[in-house]
Amino acid sequence: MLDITLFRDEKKYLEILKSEKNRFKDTKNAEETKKYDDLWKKAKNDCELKKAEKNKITKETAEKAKVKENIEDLKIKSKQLDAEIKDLEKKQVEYLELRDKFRSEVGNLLWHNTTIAQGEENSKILKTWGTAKVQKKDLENFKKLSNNKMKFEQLNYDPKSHVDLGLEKDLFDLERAAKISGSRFYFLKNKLAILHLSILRFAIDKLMKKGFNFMYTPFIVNKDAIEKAAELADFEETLYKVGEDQFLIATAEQTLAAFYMDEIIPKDALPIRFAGLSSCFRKEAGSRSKDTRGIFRVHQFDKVEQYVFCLPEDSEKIHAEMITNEEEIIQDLEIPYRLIDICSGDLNNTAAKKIDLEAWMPVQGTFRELGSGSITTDFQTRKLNIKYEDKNEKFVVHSLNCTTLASPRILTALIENFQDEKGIIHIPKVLQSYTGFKEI
RNA sequence: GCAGGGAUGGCAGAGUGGUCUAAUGCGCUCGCCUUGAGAGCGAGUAUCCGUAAGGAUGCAAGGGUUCAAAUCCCUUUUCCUGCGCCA
Repeated sequence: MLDITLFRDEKKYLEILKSEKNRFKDTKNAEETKKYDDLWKKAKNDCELKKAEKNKITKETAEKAKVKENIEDLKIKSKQLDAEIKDLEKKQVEYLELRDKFRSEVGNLLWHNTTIAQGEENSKILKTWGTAKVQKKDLENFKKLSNNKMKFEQLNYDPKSHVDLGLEKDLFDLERAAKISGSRFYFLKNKLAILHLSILRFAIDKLMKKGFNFMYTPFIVNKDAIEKAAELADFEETLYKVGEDQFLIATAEQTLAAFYMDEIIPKDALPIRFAGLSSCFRKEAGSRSKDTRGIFRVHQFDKVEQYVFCLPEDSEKIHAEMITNEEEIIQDLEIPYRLIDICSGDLNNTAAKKIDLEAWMPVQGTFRELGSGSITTDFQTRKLNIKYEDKNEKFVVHSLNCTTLASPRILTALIENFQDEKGIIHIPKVLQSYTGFKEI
């Protein structure tokens, strides 16, 4: 949520409108925010005048009561004021709610170097890494998707989809998962399940070496926290509700973001780096027909997430650092990928800037998202009321989030990239000490 | 799950209907003093609206009683202690 004072400053208000236009959104939310803020201030002022009057009468009453004078007239006057105050208060609350409803739908101010464009195909390819294994039929598409700059080798055999190979090798059971849980659930079996655990542990070790604090977070959050840590759209499309006022987390970002809710962090404690591991639960309501087969898009998965609280001036630097961490780990796993600078029209409201890491998938013949890292400035932390103190003044902390890796999604990338002609899946070297085997 | 006791500013902690405009201490900020540091002294240090003057709010959250609530009542959340249950 944006700072309300930005809407009150004419110059900054114009920046908000511009940012919204650059996101290809209607500026209505910003305009209504300003309108209701003005109305709220007016109602608040009126209400406070009445309250001041009432407070005066209360004091007068106290003095008269002390010397046993008659206070009946004052009581009546006081009651009258109460009714007026109640009325104005109702109005005030109403305007404030409307103001913040609209305000919460205004997107974060775009970062200075976010690409202004609309549509996935207009997001900039920042970088490619690795040597992609490409089927002949996908060559043309591959070149386009990698800016013609990425190394590749043409496959001289037909790789099997992760679903076919996985079923063939008894690495997961999807039918029985569907029977007892529903579609998009899975049992991971045998060596693939070990690989799943190994990858997570590998990523955690790597981040801990870089000074991250490892956090194994709760999977359920209360309404208060999730409302501040998630976006409005998530409640419809992503979040599972459990019980009256509790939700399953869709990412550890949500628990980590809310960790310091309503707290003041000492300035010299920043930056605070968290590596969070949690299961993630997503309804995937907005993607009914996408990736229905296999374990690529599922309702439940495990993820290692980087989450950092920092000073405003450090956001850009730390964002780069987090993306590098993610890259290093994917490089260690030897998965070829590209980095995408997500364009303004495709950004979620919280992100001022977002960089996606997409792996090359030899069977699907395209790049698929493995994770993303966002600069969110003070957008999340303002709602969560997380501040730091500097010279007796309090300021909102900035925060950033970045995937490190998510499994089983990353398993599909490994299966597609590391199967040989005979259908043997080779385990990346760095993982072998974790798995205890070299191939599946 | 049961019983009992708590929740007050950055922290500790006083305050059991009007004099709470929330004491006091610590911490922090600024100033004075000092060669410097410290000590000492003085001022400041919850939130919102307002250029300001000022006003309003605030004692876990929400509701209620009252002319008047940190203080009394109800509901909820949460922490502690003991008992019970449980991997």
